[in-house]
Amino acid sequence: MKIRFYNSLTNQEEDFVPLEPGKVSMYSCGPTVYDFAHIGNFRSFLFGDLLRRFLELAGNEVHHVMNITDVGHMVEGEADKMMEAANRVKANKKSGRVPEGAIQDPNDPYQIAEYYTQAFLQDARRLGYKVAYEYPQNVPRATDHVEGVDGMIGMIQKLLDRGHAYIAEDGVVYYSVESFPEYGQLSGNSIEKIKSNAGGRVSDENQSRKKHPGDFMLWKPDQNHIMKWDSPWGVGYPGWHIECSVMARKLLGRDVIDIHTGGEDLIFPHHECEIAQSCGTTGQDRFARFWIHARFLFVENEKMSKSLGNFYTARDVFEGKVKVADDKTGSPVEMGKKVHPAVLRFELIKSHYRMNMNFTVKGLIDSAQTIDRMVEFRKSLEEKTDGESADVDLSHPVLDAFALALADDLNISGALGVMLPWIKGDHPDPNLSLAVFKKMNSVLSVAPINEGISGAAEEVESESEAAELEQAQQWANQMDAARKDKDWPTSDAYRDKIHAAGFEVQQTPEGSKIKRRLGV
RNA sequence: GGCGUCGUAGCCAAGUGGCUAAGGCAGCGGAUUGCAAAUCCGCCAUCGUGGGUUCGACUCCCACCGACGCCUCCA
Repeated sequence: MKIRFYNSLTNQEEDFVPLEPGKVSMYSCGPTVYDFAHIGNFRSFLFGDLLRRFLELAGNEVHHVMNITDVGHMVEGEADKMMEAANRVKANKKSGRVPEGAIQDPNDPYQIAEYYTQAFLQDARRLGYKVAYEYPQNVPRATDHVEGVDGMIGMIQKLLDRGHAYIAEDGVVYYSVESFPEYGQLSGNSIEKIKSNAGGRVSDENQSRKKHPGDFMLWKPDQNHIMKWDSPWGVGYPGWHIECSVMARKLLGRDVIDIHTGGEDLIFPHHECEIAQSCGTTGQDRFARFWIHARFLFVENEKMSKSLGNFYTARDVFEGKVKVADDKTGSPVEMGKKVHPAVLRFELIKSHYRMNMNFTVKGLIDSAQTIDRMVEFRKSLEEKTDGESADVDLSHPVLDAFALALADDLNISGALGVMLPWIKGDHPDPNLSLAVFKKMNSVLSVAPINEGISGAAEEVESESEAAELEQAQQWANQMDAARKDKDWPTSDAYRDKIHAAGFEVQQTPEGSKIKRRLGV
C-alpha cells in the first residue's frame, strides 16, 4: 500500500516509507502540565494517535513517544507557567475544582506537575490515546531528562563543543542560528528574515546580548527559578526546545526519526529549534523525515479562548459543561448532559487533520449518533457470533478501500465514507463482518474506545451508574405493564421519566429495552 | 509585509479533466407504531467570483474576493 502524507518540511505530499521497513519511529509533542488539557490539545494528540493506529493497521510496528513538559519556562513579561499554575491551584482548591488533598503543597512545582500529569493521562486514556497507556516508558517527563551526558545538559555541551552554541555575557547559553544555515527551512523563514524581528515581541535589552536575534536559549542560569538544576553554566533551567530533541533521540534510539507531529503553532519556533539542535548535535541533515502538523480547533466558529467563555478542557466536555444557547433567553448555559469519551474522541478525529475543525454542539450530537450506530452494529454482530470473529486482512475489499483512503494523507472522511454505508448494508457472514469492523475500529477506536490496547481496563459502570440503570429498567418494566393494559398515559409518563434520566427506551419483541444515551 | 492552508448542499465533508459530484447529520414524504423512538424505503447540490487553457473544468493556469494559521506564550 502506498502511503502518502503531507510533509510540512517540503510543503507537499510525499510517499511515506519508514527508514527501517515495517518499523516506524514517531514523536509527538505532548502537553505542558500546568493545567488540565483542553480539547484543542486533544485534537492534536488524537490526530497523532489516529496516525499511529493507521500505520499499525498498515502492518507497521510503531514506536511512539510523547513527552510531558513539566518544566516551567519563563516567558518574557509573563509569569512562569508553573508559578502561574501554583497560583491557580491555590484558587481552585478553594473552589473545589482541584480536590482537597490532591496537591499537598501548591508551592511545590513537582506536585503540581504530577497532579496535572496524572489528570492528563487519565483524560488521554479515557479518550483511547494509545501512548498514554504506555506511560511511563514511552511518555517521558522533561524533568527526568535534564541531567547526564544523554540528557539536556549533555546535548547543550555537545552543541557548545560543536560550535552551535555560545555563552552570552549574562551567562545564558544560546543556540547560534547562524551556525545552522538550514534554520528556517521548516517554517519558510530565513535567518535574514528573522533578523528583522517581524514579530517584535522580544525586548531590545534581551536581543542585544545575542549574536543574532533568532538565537534561542538553551540554558538559563537562575538561582531563583522555581525548578532548577546544577550545570556547567550555573544553577538554572533548560530552554523549552531542548527537551524534545533530547527525549526523541534518547527514547526512540535514533538520530533520524520517521515522523514528528504536533500542533501547527509549534512549527515556529519550537520545531524549527528542535531541528537545529538535533541536527547540530548529530551532524545529520535531517531530524525527522516527516513533519506532520494538525491545524487548530475552533469552538462554534470562534477561536477558543478563556475570555470568550468557550474554552473547554476534555473533562469539561465529559461533564456536560459545554455551553449552548438557552432556548428562551438565548444566553449561553451549560448543556448539562454528560458526553461519552468515545463521542468526544470521534468528534475530534472525524475531520481531516489539515483542516481547521469546528467544535460544535451539533457536531457532538452527530458524533453521538454515529457512535451509537457503530456500537449497536457491533453488538448485533457479537450476538450472532458469540464474539467469534474470522481472520481477515487488508485484502478484504471493504478494508482495502478503508485503508486506501487513510493511506492518502489520512483521509478520514473518505474512510468513513467507506465504513458507514458498509455498516448499513447486508452482512451475510457476521463472523467476517465482525472481523472487518474490529480492524476498522483498531484505527478509530470508538466502539469500544480501547480497541487494541492490551491491559486497558474494561469500562466499569460505577455503583451509582448501575443503580441508575436498574431504576430505568424498572420503569421500562412498568411501562410494559401499562402498555399491556393499554394505559397509554401511564406508559408515556414512564417513557418521559426514562428519557429525563438520560436513557433511551426501545420497543422490542422481548419488551422495552433500556440503553444509556451516549450524551448530548 | 513574508510564508502557508483553505473556500463543494441548512450543517460536517469526500472526490474527479468528460458516464448518476461519496458518505453522515438535519429536513421532507412513506412503511412501521396506541403516539413516539429505533428501523426500513424514497427525495434533497452544478462545486467563492471573474477570466484563460481545452472538443469539454467543479477538477489545470491566472487574477480577485473571503476565511484561517505562523512570523520567538500557545496543540
